[in-house]
Amino acid sequence: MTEIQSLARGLKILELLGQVQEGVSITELAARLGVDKASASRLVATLARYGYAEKDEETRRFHLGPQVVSLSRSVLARLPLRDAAKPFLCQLMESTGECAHLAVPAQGKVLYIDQVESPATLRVNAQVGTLNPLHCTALGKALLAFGDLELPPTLESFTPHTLTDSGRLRKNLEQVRTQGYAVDDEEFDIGVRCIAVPVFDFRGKVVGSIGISGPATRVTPERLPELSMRVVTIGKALSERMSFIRTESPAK
Amino acid sequence: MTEIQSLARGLKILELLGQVQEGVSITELAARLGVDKASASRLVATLARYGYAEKDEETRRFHLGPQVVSLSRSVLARLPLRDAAKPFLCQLMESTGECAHLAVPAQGKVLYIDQVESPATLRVNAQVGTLNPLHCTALGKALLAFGDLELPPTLESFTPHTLTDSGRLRKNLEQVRTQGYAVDDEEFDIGVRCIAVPVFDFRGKVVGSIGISGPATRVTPERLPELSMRVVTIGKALSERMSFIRTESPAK
DNA sequence: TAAGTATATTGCATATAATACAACAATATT
DNA sequence: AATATTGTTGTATTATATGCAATATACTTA
Repeated sequence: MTEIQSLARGLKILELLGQVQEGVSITELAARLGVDKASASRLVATLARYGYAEKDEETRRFHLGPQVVSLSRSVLARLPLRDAAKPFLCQLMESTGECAHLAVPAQGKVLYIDQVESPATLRVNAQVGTLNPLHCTALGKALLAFGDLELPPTLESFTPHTLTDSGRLRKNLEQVRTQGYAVDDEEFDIGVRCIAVPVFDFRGKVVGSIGISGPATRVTPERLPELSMRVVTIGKALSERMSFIRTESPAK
Repeated sequence: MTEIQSLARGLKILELLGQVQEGVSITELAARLGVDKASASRLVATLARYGYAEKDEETRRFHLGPQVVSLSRSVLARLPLRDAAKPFLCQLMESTGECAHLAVPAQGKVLYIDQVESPATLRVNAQVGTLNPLHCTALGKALLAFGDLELPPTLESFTPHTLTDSGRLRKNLEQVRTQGYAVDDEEFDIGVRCIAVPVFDFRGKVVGSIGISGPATRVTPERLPELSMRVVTIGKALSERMSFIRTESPAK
């Protein structure tokens, strides 16, 4: 397969700029990509010309530009799931008191596309646009258990509770399927427990997942049955709602 | 200035994909860019490989991919203005009952970076990522009046109320400066009035604008003094707050 | 169902455009 | 102020992107 080199390099620069909040200098960019300073300079200048990158004149470093925010609006606006899920997200937050999140599979990860914050001072928040691993998040495991995604080849460890053995993960997913919901028991962030369920579209295909995240002190093992019941109920209602929305371009 | 052609073409494709919600076919893409189908195919394949585009197998058309949403999170997270403004946005919505918006200048336009929705059934909403013209929006005119932006060369007309004459716009901006707030009197959308004020950073530089939008039936000329007073007060408080945040990379 | 049409992908030769190197310019640092 | 570091511009070379043609795939119509 043919890949346009200079375009690919530009996209890699965008990814880099996204990772480094403080901005990246031309020389760093060149080093990371393994290209000459001159090339890096011209590539990033092109990105800047179209608004995808921005030069901070103070530090002479480059950031991501506002154009990507504008583009992201287009992506989110296209997802029928997002509009349909909003009221269910609010319900979920209100009935559990924890932050509610909506996610879709993207790039072998789980992408958060909407969120309703809890009013609690101690709360677990994830901004729209967050890209987390599949194997150690409740939203991700709900997708894995009920969708047709393939397991990630390597299971990176984030906490002592992360399932890094594919056998054990597979067993856990089996359990998710039987009980109908997925739990992240401090597998990604210490002190955070999450519960999530899959969302199906009109053809019964998994198009996303919905769930809650809270501090482990509030989302205790004792409360899991009660909380998961609420998540399951609202998740079912959302899937029910989605079954009436039929589109030729599924929110895959 | 040297521009990397194939990268620029890729970025133009992204812009196109963002504009056409239904997706774009290879041939359309090729025609729009003035390149061969083969090139268009390879360019968009590269975009897809990195998650910036997505092929809808049903319609064989391409959409924007989820990667841009992930990138946008990085952009928004970097803006100190956004975090600082959140409580003020909520206040604004609560004290006026209308949707409150926060914006920054971007690409010669005004980019909405945050929003708090009003609970009213009839409300004026603008999603994060929306990119509107400067000359016919309250948020835009607040930026123009107090910032160092240059006037757009052409003043496109959207409604009969749009100021399309640069002389009259200049006069209007003068008025904005004296009264301290900008009004969009159905200049962009018929039936919608907005009020906005600039936000200054610690060095007194305009870094954004904040305001409300509501149906013209509720935001009546009679209520303008009262509403604008509220916007001005909260805007001043936000600028006050911003004066304590000093950063080498201003949210320009 | 089959033939035809439109659309997308792949192979390949050519020429353009991206690249690296070097020189220069602009900042930052000491 | 002098030096070191970083970014930009000019230019020759070669790699790479491109267009054309051919093939493959999907969609339409008879």
